[in-house]
Amino acid sequence: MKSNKEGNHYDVSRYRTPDGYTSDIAVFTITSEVTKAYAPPKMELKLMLIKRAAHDTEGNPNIEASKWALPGGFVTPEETAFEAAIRELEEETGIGGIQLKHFGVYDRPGRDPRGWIISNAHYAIVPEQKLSDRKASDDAADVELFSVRELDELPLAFDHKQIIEEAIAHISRDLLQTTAAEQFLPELFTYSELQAVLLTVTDDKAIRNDQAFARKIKSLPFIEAAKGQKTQRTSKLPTQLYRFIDAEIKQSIYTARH
Amino acid sequence: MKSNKEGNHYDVSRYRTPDGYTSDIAVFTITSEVTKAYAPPKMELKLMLIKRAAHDTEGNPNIEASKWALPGGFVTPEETAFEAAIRELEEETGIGGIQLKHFGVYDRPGRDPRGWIISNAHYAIVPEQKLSDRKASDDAADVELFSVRELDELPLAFDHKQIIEEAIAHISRDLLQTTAAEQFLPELFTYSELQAVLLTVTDDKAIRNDQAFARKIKSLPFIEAAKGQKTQRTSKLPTQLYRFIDAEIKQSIYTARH
DNA sequence: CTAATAGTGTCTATGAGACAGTATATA
DNA sequence: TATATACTGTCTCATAGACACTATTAG
Repeated sequence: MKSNKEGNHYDVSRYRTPDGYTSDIAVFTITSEVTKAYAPPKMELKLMLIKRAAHDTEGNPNIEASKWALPGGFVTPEETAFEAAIRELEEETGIGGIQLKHFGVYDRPGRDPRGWIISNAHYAIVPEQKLSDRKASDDAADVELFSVRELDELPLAFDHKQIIEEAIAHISRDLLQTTAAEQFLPELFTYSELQAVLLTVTDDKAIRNDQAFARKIKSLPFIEAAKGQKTQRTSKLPTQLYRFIDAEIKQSIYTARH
Repeated sequence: MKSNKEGNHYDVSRYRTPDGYTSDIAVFTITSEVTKAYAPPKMELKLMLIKRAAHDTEGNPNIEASKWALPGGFVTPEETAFEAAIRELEEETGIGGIQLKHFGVYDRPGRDPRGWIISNAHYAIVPEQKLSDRKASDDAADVELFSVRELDELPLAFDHKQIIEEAIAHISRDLLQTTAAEQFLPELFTYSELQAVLLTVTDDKAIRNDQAFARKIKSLPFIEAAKGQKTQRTSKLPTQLYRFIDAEIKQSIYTARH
């Protein structure tokens, strides 16, 4: 897609071209299990996977049959891979209005036995409710949520094991270093709900400690208390609600505490 | 690259495929201008660009002729886009052994008038010496280093303006949030040399302040003083040298100071 | 000597971290 | 009343940030 120093004109037809261009989406949700009344929820980070059919519609054995895979599909020339990911997420799960983030390209030769197929990987953060709605409206035998801790033993198609590992690394980092946790929470949330989200990807002492975290949340520049707004959904004691606000976060490892 | 819930078998040939798959590389260097003896260098972040020839080898007018472009080229089916970037960087500039980082995919329809061409963008951090060696050994009329501040007025080919903007954003972030600055420095460096590198992408008060930064560097967990090793290259007073060491950096916006 | 860079001494304010204690509502 | 969660009081210690000061060497 360029000239080089010698000024050659590249004729596109002279080059071998890929056999396919796809988007895959790692759809994450945090399940919020209410263990009892007036208590913070137990939260767990889960990933949605689809089970590949044993046979295709003509009855022939399917490739990578019966393995679990990320949802996704082919990109058309009229759209970007990112747009295709949004479209496919909606087609396959009925979920719209979701934040997606591109995090990688997978193009290792041989990664797909059907040819030279390049995949763009994205992750999405979906509120649990949207996923369970969809699952209920479906036969859904082949769509399942897996805890990120139980993915190791699962048979995964293609190179999706690697893609998933890197998706988890990216979402963990984003949850801690950006305000992505916002996507998993209602607009107004308590300190213990935010804490539960963060604890799905870290065991940091300062986040685990209730008192420390309850104090800290008040001084974070990107979170503000919702004045006079309280809830009893996490405790008998009416609890302060907070919301995310827009605030530039600029940190550097050279100025932070260590 | 998947089955969907209905179990369709995708026949690759049923889909339109891209017309090309390329890698582009934003080659950054920090020029270190020694203004006078016994003083820290003036440093500036620069980007290497190549001027597209007016005509191709057969004498036909070249596409996007005479504009400036990132080095790069087509990916072959035997390699990943990342490997292609390394190969092309070496072919076009003779530079090897360089750290590359993939930072984006550019696949907007119409971005390249020659067809549906997908580009993977990478950035590289190259010590100034390696670049100037190469430039001297070449006629090099069409290879130039531009300060990132003067790129706005430059005529750039394709969507390289956007790619370059995003490359600068990525490298700025990486310099401040990872130990990428290591790539721009000799193995042993003074606090003022590290400071000069960081100041090419930030104006943070705590980094700009000499005393503050000289104190801070001693407590950074990923930098250690090289015992007894001093230099006079930045001042008449022999100055302590430091080196980067491997240390895990785990920060979160919820635990840092603000 | 001067000039320039590289530090150190010291004070203040802030906040992290730990621990104990208090507050409020439900059952 | 007991219990669980949400908070506050208070202490100690580390360090960021500011300012003044000292140290070393070439020329």
